[in-house]
Amino acid sequence: MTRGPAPVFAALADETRWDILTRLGARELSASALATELPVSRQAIAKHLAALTDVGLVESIPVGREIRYRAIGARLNGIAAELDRIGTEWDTRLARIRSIAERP
Amino acid sequence: MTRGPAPVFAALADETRWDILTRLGARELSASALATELPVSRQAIAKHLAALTDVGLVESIPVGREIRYRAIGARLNGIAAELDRIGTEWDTRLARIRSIAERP
DNA sequence: GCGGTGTGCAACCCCACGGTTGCACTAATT
DNA sequence: AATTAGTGCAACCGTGGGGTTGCACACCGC
Repeated sequence: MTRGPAPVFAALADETRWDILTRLGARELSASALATELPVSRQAIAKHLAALTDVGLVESIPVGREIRYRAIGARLNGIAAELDRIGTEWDTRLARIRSIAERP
Repeated sequence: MTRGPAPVFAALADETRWDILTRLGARELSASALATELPVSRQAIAKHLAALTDVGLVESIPVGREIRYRAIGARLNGIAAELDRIGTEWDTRLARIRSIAERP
């Protein structure tokens, strides 16, 4: 096990996707609305939104005939917690090894 | 600004790289040593190590004629803290909007 | 001196992926 | 009825990057 969270990071690894995310963190927006603010086509944005939705970083809300999207902060907090746990584990292990090495 | 941390995530986004990271979190290893444990060539691993070093997730320690690598937990903790901050910000903003909407 | 081991550099292959264009469909608006 | 905005699907293109092979070089042990 210890399955890597690589898929989520792949979703976060693209600059355009990150741009989309931060905007959706500020307010709900449709794909078309995002397209007017960003230098890429609406279809490209639609793909990004699908990718972000897949990993649970974004959710969609139907509003009339359009589809709004918003960023899910809790998801990001969950990832953060996991990373923090792992990072601490690494340094703890290292500290333990060091303390063993310094035994008289 | 609000420059995205995309580069770091790109480093974390690959399954092989994540595999390397977890092993280096457990103990120091050279590129050749990693190559014996992983199903890829030593050169491929060397590239990954360079990428990880670039974003500060790994550091190298010369040991005799070989070069050992170890994972840097503090770096990961830093990223975790940033993500946590952003995620909370998103949800806070959303909660504020909701409370405004519910005014009588 | 010589074989094994660890590293570095370069060229190359291939596929995933970000982006595009084009078209079809539907629902509001007038 | 005609128009317009919003979405979806499909095909296509180009580049980046993960992986490989091959060679050269340095160091250690015998």
